[in-house]
Amino acid sequence: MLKEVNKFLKALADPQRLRIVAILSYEELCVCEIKIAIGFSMATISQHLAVLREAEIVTGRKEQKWIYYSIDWDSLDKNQKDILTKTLDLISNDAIIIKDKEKVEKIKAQRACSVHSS
Amino acid sequence: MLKEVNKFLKALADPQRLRIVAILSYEELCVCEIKIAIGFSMATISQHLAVLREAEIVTGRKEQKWIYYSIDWDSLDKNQKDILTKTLDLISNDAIIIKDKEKVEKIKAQRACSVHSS
DNA sequence: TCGTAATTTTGTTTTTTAACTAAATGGTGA
DNA sequence: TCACCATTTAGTTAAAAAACAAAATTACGA
Repeated sequence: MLKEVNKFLKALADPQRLRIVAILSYEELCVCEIKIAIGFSMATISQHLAVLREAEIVTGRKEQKWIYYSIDWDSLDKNQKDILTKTLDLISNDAIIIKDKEKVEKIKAQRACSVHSS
Repeated sequence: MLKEVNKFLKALADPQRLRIVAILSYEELCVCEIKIAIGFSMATISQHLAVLREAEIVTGRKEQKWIYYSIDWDSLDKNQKDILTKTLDLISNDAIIIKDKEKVEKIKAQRACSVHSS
């Protein structure tokens, strides 16, 4: 229990993972889209996602070649949901987070055209 | 901002510091009392307290030879308070945390007698 | 079935963190 | 002032975490 809570907090206590969680709370994204939004190599992002998956904070949905990640609200209990919501609220005004979300907006717009449609 | 939130979460994302925060939420304690409650050397506890102080989660009040530490609720904003409260709630049923608090009870009882009275 | 693209895993390096012992600091009371 | 006790700081070691490149895996589509 102490161990699980610690794992949950540790998963959130990293700037890159906070950024990933913030954009996923905004829109479900695949690894290569997260890469576009926040930088870093896909391998690094994949590892961060593994940490978040282990902590049951995010979940992946397979669609064609891609795995779309999103926040796994259902797996979180009330307290965890609240902690996550308030954490997202705390960082929502940060310049980096705002920029990340703008990039996600662009990705969404491009999706409508061609990028991920065969 | 992202940096501060990360520092706050990182300070909480450690099992020993969670134990310290839990007992301090229960009773203000000096370093040597925390040592009795959770073990580890005083130097280690002092370092954990420094991390928690940096994150403005705990504060110290000097009294005679001792510095009594407690949760610095006033320095936390609403979201941080909520996150801390819910984190404490999440771990409150853990066997280790319950045991720690029992030890704190004993320390309080002894205080009434002699230990810290000259 | 084969090649390609998305993702994960492996192996490696660098950095950070947690713990300890020992030494330094700082305040109390004799 | 001096010795003592609580606490912090320094110095060290071991373990964990974050990043990358390269290799392995997986799943479509031709």
